[in-house]
Amino acid sequence: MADEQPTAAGRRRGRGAEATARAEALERLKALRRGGRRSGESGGYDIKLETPIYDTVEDDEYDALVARRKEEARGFIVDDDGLGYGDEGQEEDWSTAGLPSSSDDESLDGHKSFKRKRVEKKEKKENNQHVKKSNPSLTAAAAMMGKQRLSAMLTSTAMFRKSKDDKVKESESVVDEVLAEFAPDDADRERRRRSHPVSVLSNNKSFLSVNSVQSEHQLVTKSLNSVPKENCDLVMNSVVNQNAYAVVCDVNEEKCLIDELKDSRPVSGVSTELIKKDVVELKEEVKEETRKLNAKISNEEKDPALSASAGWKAVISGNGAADDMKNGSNSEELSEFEVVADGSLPFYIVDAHEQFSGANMGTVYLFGKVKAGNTYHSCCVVVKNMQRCVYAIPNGSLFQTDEIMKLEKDAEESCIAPAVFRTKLQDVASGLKSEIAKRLLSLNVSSFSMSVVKRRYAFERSDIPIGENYVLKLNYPFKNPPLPADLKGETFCALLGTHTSALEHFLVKRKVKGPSWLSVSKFSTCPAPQRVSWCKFEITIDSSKDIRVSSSSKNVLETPPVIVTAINLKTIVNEKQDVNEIVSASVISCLKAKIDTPMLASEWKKPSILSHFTVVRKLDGGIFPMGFNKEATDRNSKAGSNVLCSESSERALLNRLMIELYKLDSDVLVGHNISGFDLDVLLHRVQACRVPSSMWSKIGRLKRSEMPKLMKGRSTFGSGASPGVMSCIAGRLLCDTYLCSRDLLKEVSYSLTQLAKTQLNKDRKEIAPHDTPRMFQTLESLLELIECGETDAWLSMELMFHLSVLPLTRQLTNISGNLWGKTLQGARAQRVEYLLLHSFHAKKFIVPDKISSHMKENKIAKRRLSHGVGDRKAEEENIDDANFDDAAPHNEHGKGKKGPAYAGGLVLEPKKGLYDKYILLLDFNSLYPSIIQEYNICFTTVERSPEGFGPHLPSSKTTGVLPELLKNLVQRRKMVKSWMKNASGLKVQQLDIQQQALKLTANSMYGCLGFSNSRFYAKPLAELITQQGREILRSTVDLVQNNLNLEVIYGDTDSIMIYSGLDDIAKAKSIAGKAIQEVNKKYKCLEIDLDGLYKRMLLLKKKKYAAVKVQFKDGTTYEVIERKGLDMVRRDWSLLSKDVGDFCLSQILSERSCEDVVESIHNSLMKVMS
DNA sequence: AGCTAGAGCGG
DNA sequence: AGCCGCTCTAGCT
Ligand SMILES: Nc1ccn([C@H]2C[C@H](O)[C@@H](COP(=O)(O)OP(=O)(O)OP(=O)(O)O)O2)c(=O)n1
Ligand SMILES: [Mg+2]
Ligand SMILES: [Mg+2]
Repeated sequence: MADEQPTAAGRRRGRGAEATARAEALERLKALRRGGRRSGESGGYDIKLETPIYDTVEDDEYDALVARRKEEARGFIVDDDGLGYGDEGQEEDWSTAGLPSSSDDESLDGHKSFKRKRVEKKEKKENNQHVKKSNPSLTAAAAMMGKQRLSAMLTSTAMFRKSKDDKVKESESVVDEVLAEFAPDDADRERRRRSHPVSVLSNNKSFLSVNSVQSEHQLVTKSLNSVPKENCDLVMNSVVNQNAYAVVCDVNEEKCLIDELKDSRPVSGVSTELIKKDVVELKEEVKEETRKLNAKISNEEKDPALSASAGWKAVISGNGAADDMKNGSNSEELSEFEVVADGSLPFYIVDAHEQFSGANMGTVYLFGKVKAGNTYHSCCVVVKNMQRCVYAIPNGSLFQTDEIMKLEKDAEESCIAPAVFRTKLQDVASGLKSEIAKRLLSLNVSSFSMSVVKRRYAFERSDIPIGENYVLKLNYPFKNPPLPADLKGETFCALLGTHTSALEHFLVKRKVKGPSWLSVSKFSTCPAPQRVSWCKFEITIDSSKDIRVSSSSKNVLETPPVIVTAINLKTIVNEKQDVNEIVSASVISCLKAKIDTPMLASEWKKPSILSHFTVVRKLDGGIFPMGFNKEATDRNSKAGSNVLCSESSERALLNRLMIELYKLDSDVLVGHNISGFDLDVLLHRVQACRVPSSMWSKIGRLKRSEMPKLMKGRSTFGSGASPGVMSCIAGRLLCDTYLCSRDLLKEVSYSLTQLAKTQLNKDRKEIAPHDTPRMFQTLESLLELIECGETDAWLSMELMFHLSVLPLTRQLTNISGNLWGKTLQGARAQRVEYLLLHSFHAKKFIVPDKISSHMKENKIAKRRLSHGVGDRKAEEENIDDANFDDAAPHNEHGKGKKGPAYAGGLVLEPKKGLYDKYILLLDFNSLYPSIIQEYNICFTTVERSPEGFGPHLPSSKTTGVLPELLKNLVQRRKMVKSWMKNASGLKVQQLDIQQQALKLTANSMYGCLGFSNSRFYAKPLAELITQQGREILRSTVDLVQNNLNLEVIYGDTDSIMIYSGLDDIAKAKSIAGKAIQEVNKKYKCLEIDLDGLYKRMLLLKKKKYAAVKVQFKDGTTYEVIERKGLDMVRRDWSLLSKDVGDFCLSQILSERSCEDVVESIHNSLMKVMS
């Protein structure tokens, strides 16, 4: 259709249709209006039958109307040749119409031709539908939206809808061609949006910075001074590489550095040699370059980017130098951290790691901050000798004898000494103990301890008694292998906690709930050669008991700031091996990032706490453009530190980068899609270039000798780094602003360019990946590339601060008590898991075991076995697993997404139409979390019948663990929401994000009850909650309709929409107030609230509507259009179709007359089309 | 023309 | 690797 503009004839014909169509549109728009509708006309909901109500547009009526206009329809839009296109016989004609010559196309470019046909075929199909269902000359927009057909215009754009795999099916060229004919700008935008959603490249800012007056030489000597003497190899590593770098920077300083080097002990073998070789190469190169530079020294350099540079460059440059802060203040006094009076060390834990294999199995490493002088430094705490904790559940009635019961009672009433009772207990358990001991000895476990303790159990395993019972607690070292999880014996029926990880056990047992101050006692410092970490300090403790959470009462330690480093890599593609190679790496650091509270831009954009650095290398077989080395030396001397390094090989670049990262000692690495791209590339290149482990492991804080399997995890699953990659950066947190933005924002695209524009109001210049090699041709373009990398790093960091990612995730982590790094990865299930683990542990419950991979294999094996022997049992289990799919979702083939396992929320059939009187939206606050509290739903209170029949409400009066937790969360959220009312600007956005995060956490607690892989899986509880939810909605609708005589037009899960029929906002409000009061009377915790007051509303379908919301802020009222579920809010529709849809909506929802609306929409669409 | 599985929303 | 409900489209037979 796009090939020709409508001819004069076409237009004439079109106008004829236009007039009639417009009249009809008006008619239909009027019909949609609800203003004249008699209240109560359609009666109330018959909830039980859920009769659909179509009181406006009936489908057949609609089609009849359209059919009458079919004749007129023909002429409009594209059909200049006078071809009809509802007719099969003419299909071929149409599909090739407009092509210059179909046969030519075939012969020239068969592929393209095919694609082209596809596009047009689709177009035709859409147009057919259009003709059939909608009016070709632009039916009233309301009706069009109702039908999800936005007119021919929109229909045409519909073909640009993305396909499932996020790729565009049609060939780019054809699509672009077609698009370009509509609106060049939009076409361009759309293409960009599609092509590389996350591709990271570009900027238009330049770099120029003056930092400290410290020379490289000074830096090296300082680092020598500051590092304890014993730490020889560490020093060596640093020195050798710094040397390599220093040579590049300043040939004259070479001698000093080599002298320094001589005094140090040489590092072993290959790596040193290789590095030295690099040094020599570099030296030669530098000399050569220097000669060249001297020759043409007079060339006045004008920084072309200076004028173009916005914002950040100015921030970073300046006199206050970051290095002053870091190194200058205390090269001497920093040698010791500060210990409090009792000899314990205050330690702020940030991250932790556990080694699963090798000799250190079961050792836990804590990473965090200690105070030394005026600043904080990194510290690693090595926790040795972690002890397993396994509970053996005794068989039957071992402790259930009358004698025990009596003694227990006596002890409680102080008739006998408690010791007597305890002795008796241990005696009774002797049989059990010896059996366990025997098992342990067979595993070569030599040291262990056992004791009888009272614990509770409330979870799903039917072989373990519910309630409080005596069990045998067993401790033995993690160094020893675990007992089999399914082990049973004569005296015990089950073991729990056999495969609990050391780290989990540590966090739960020591009650460490997220980043917080700990107190470490009885620690020993360890000699440098034996250090396992790259931290400034490292201490070792022999027992986890030497760590406790600092009591909050006595000390008011401030939360330490962290060092955040943004990284951006620029890569080229090695065609031969089809891999990415790194050509440049940019790094920007903020040395004092607050994590306890959001930071304003003015707080962190200070030169005194920022530093930056870029290292770039030559392309293979190429050289740097003329003048580049001079530019680098100039910049470095101007900055007084190294801000631009050139290296001759990728390996040298990687070495350089690692050294820099080590020197920065970052707590957090940040980057846009860093977990999906930069980090992965970095580690693969490290491997390919054979960078020594003493180097690459500095990417993390744990020294490592072997690279883990990088591709082991599921990188294809979605996003995020694989477990192997994550273990490499142990000790540092990873903040991927791409993933964060996706979680925290609703955007059409999450590319750095788009986010920079919408969130930071900045323009980012992109450099296409395939253009990167070309950037090395001239000095200007190379500097541009460097600038691009640095700006990208900067934008990513800015985004992180803008979204307050660190304070937010830290708070969520403190609530749940998991690892911070996991929260940053968005692991909601794990957060819920840890929240429950901590709570249940505190209440002396034995928690369910995690289903490990080992266990899974076991289960599969068992299933096979039972299938072979007698499949009765296995089948029963399967049926029990999924008994919800009655018929429709035929999904039993094991893999893929499962159908729903139980019923969820109730959705009422909407009374469709366009409303122009006030509509009230009432919504329960935190419905499911409130239900859990209202009915005291908990693992401990709900009795689960063995045969999954619908569970009933608990009668227990003691508040369960789950309701208590949710009460906490809901309260917190309520507080945050209340703060929102008095905040403004950025603060509102941040508080809203926080509020939403708390809501999601609470709702995820419910979600995890129904999550079959959850450790706390309890489908009956989840089912009970949704069942109550449905009942509550039903009874609320009933009350509002029958008792209050209001008309409910829609409802979803926990909300109802009420048509007030009023024009007076005050009256509408008072009605709402009354209804709210009436509903809330019925419940203790449950609380319904006014969630929205709408002036006009277009209600189209379930979960699809748009409305004018009246909002109040700072004493003034204003209106916004709210759109839910409509196509235009979806990411998979083109911008053009969104814009047009938006305009139509704004017209329909405006106060204008029907005639005006139709006219206006019509005109605008005509304009868009031409 | 029917059907099914996803994607992507809303809750 | 939170849950379910509801369009709506692509892709298949
Ligand atoms: N991501 C979500 C959103 C909602 N729900 C469920 C639980 C909610 O309680 C219920 C209602 O959804 P709402 O959007 O109304 O959320 P809440 O009622 O929990 O909070 P609010 O106070 O914002 O209404 O739907 C859910 O399980 N997961
Ligand atoms: Mg709600
Ligand atoms: Mg709701």
